[in-house]
Amino acid sequence: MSRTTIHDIAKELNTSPSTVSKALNDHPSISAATKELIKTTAQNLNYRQNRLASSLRSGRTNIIGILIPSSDIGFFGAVVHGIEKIARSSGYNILLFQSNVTGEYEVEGVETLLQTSVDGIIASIAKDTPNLEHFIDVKKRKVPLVLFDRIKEELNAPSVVVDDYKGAFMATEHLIQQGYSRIAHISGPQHIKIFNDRLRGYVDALKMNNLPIDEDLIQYGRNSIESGKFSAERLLGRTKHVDAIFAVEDFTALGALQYLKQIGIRMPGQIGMIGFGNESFSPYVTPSLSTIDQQPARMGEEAFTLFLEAMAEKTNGAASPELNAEPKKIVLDPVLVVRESSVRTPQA
Amino acid sequence: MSRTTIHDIAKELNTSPSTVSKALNDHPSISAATKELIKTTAQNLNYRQNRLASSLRSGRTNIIGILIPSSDIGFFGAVVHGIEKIARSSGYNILLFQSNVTGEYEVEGVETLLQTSVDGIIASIAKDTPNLEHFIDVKKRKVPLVLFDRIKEELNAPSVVVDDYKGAFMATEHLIQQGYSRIAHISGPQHIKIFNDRLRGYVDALKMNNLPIDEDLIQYGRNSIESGKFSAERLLGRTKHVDAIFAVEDFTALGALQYLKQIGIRMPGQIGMIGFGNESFSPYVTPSLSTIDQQPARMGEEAFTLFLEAMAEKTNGAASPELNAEPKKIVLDPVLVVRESSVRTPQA
DNA sequence: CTGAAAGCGCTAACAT
DNA sequence: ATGTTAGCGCTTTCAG
Repeated sequence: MSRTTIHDIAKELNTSPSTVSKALNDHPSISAATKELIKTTAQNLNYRQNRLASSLRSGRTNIIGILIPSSDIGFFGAVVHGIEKIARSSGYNILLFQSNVTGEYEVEGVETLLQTSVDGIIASIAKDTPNLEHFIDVKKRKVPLVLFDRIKEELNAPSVVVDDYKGAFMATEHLIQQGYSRIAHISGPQHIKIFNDRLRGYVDALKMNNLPIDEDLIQYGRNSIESGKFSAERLLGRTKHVDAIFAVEDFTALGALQYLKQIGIRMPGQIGMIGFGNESFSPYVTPSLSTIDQQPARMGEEAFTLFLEAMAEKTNGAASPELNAEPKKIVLDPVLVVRESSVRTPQA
Repeated sequence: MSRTTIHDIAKELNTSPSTVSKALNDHPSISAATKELIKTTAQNLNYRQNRLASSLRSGRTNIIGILIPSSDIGFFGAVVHGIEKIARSSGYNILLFQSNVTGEYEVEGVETLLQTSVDGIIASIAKDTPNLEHFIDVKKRKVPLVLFDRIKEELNAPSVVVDDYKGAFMATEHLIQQGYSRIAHISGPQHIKIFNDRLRGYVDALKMNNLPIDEDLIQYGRNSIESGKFSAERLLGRTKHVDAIFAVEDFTALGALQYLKQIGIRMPGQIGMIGFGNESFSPYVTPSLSTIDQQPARMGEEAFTLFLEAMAEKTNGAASPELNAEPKKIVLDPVLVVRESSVRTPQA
């Protein structure tokens, strides 16, 4: 009553387990007739491969480990979706570990994935990762490692990120094209790279379009709804009039939007608004929020593709010629999502 | 340069692999001193257990398979979050498979999970599952199966669901307590059980509070934003006035809300509104939407707990006395989330 | 309390 | 084209 094995099939057909194994794996040295026979017999006996045994012997599990802060965050759910979808079509499965559920579990996560002999790891590094020993260990063990979103250059691993600078540039330029000219920016803490990148994108878009940079139009918030409200209030409190706001994140934009509505300002008529991140609520607020999409599913797919490449390299020339080449870094183009909050001119 | 094994440790200490294995697993027949010695040596040699080998031998992987439509849907992301979090604390990991990415992959998913020898499967059944052969196969193989959200009674598997009837009852009663009395309901297709349950909850709450049931106040929509708009329009088009709406889903509520705003109706002043599902956008629309929360994370935790119980039963009395007992079904209490859209009276 | 021996189910050299 | 053999690293009776 226990699982049928290749031995059972071999016995049934008076052949050997190894022949059965080869036939089932489409090994070239087995005749078509035999393959056919073995495969149908396997089917009849309800055979199902034991992947554990196969993996133990072959050294490959066809499982990749995913390490993300939490699957409860929309962005990561979408990335996982992207990874799993494409991974499956290449015969890989996903072992999921959340690094930031209660406290910090990243080290434990890497340990677990390594114990399970995953063929590779795709990770977004937790905010407060103290040191990177555990990831260095992954590289030492020659397990392909790919990073996305929150990456660490020091790890020298292939990675996928979105171009924050470009996204901010696009957002700002979109506002300019809509005819806004006194465009404010609500930024975030500058020690965080993405916020600084977005600020630079904003500044450069203004410059490029011959608009002045006015420090009074730049607020440094803490990217939250509350901070958005507060920053908008401060912006409007100044004498100089503001006719559009580019917020560093959708939550910040939402806070600003709520404040403006509260004090009776029409959007996009009096003030235009655009956010960043394309959060799940953004289409549904009033007015619906224009924003920059970060392509999470695409990010997952690209990350998996990088893993496959790393895998191929490992299999082929281990002693590759360009050993110290820079790791591949894929920078995704963000996508402008135009909704009500920023469209001043009638759509053509 | 390859991984250290228990043989390496045994050699180092002039003892046997079996002793090392037992020591590492805290087997009672090993002296404390030996355990200590072996464990520190393992640490020094950077030993990491090979879970494949362990699993192959012991028959347990400590991995459970999760089968969900898509991790890109907020609800399922949250459930997975709940499962992974608690599973990990019991030493289990999660192998994730999405059944509804492009087309129908449920059968393939079950197959894959079974090949990997997962210790159990937690699944939310896909909408268009044609037959249940693959799940019956799971039960035949004595692999514990737990269902959540979308379940099938025929499968006779332990399950977790939320009490839709009660949630609808709570939502309706909340509106009544707020002083609304002409309460409409926008429902969904009645052949889907949850929508029918919610309709019943609505009806019973009215009855219980001695309010008349008026068929004119019940709309049967197709639960989408568009349908919500359309249904609201039809409701208001009738002569009898409506002073509150309970919508079968947050998306439906959103559509209705957008329509009411458009024609200049104040909420919650003129009309109160409540939805169902607590979608991620609900706190951020204007007015913020009152709703019923389905406790997805909790659902995940309960599902895992059921798996553990099934596991225990399997280990202990296989020939249990009450073999044909009904499978355990956990019905979670929904949670009323009160926001702006339904609060007529000033909060105490 | 410790060790010897067998084997989980599969794959991959190496023969034939 | 097929079969033989060995062994992946671990756990687990069973002897001592």
